[in-house]
Amino acid sequence: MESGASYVSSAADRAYATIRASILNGTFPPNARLKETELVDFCGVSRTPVREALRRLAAEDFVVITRNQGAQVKSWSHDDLDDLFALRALLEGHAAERAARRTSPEDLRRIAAAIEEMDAVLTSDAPQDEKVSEFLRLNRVVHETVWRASGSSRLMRILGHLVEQALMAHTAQRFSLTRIAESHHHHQELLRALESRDAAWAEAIMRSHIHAARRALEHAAPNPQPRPLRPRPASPVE
Amino acid sequence: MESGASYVSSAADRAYATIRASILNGTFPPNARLKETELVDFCGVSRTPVREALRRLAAEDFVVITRNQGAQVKSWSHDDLDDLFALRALLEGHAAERAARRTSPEDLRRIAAAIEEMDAVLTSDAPQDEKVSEFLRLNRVVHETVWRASGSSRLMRILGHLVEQALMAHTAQRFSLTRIAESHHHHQELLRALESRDAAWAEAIMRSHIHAARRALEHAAPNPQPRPLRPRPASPVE
DNA sequence: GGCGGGGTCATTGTATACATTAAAAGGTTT
DNA sequence: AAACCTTTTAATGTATACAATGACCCCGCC
Repeated sequence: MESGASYVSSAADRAYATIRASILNGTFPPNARLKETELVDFCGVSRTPVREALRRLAAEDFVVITRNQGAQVKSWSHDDLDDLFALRALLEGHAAERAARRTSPEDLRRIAAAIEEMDAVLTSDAPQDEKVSEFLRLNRVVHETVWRASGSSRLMRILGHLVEQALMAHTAQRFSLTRIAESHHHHQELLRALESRDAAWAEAIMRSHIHAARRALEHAAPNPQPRPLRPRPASPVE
Repeated sequence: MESGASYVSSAADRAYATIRASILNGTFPPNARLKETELVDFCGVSRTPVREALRRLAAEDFVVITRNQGAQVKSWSHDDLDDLFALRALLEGHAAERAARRTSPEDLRRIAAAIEEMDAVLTSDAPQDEKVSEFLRLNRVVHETVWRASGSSRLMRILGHLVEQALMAHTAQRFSLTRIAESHHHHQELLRALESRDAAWAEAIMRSHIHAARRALEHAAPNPQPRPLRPRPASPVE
């Protein structure tokens, strides 16, 4: 027999993916306590890989671990978001600036293709949710291509982390179509800047792109109040 | 009794600190294989905390973990170093630029005090090793104060990581006194820039400071050749 | 009635035993 | 003799049992 139950990925990876996805889709809201024993059932693996997954998530700022008290889903304040997007603007701008000097024709083609696909998606008559998620996927392609073109693997990694955090801060990703249209225009302008090898232009438009994204979150992000670490001691006796 | 064997820190923390220090002081050279069972004896704790320590070190780029093959001390190529210091220059410059607008009188005093201490250390007749390590400590104080003054906790964390990596890349920290003197002058100039709230000046001098540090490593960093993952199968049977 | 002390519990931290992987060794075949 | 398959074995990945911490709760005391 060819494979059957040959494993697809380690238990730790599965636990990591499961928990991470549940945080992103809101199953585990900000400040939710993540108990290891509960996650054991939830993920279907033993505590060892669950713990490993939690440590990874902590390293990536998805959860906060306090010694002897376990993990909580990280919550984001307004200041955190400002901080996050300010750094993103700086670094994505820098990446675009570097990319403008060295983007390969192949990468330019890839970006152009992604933008054309976005056009197709936006003018299609698919349900809005589908349009949004497809747009987000293509958006990621564009950005990652720019990061790679910047030629700095470390910059790429850091930007990956920052974007993950930004994604988490969304929690419920409600995107307006006008917001997406704005974003789309930025991408088109970015492509022109890269094609003309105009580093300053590329950097500037990318920074605008990120700042606009921050501003769009403004309305959507209520400042969650910090909750106590142990919310309730199980249900009271009767 | 007051404390006796009350624990100072968890086993995982101790393992982390032990391994990390051994990497920094050269006991575990680049590309060295770190076997969990050996580290159990070396650190005096069981495999569980050793594994946790290794994962942490991997997240901080001190080691590289390959699935089912364990951990290796990370080795740094010239390109890695260029990448690292380019990012450091950008981010430390940015931090200095932001700090210039908001450094508190207290922080300015702290930086000034550290610089005066450096003066004292450099003109003392202590052994050179001692002078160097004391200078490095004060150097860290100056930089961390600037980071904190930048007002971005995330920036502070990332810079912390980058500096750790730079430290590791040194391996054997051989610093010439002329290099230190140059560094000292940069610090003095940085202080003046901050005191006069000149953001552009602060950013520029900080960038110079970092680039100079990269250049100083130029001579000291031989490009280590990657070694196979399993070096030797224990000693051959006679 | 509020406040402090001690016991109990849930939960995390650590150790260890077992399962699984993949590299190395050794023998067989062409 | 070289290449392939099988066996061995050393290492990591996972599960589970045990230890230790810290929070909650109840009771006694002020």
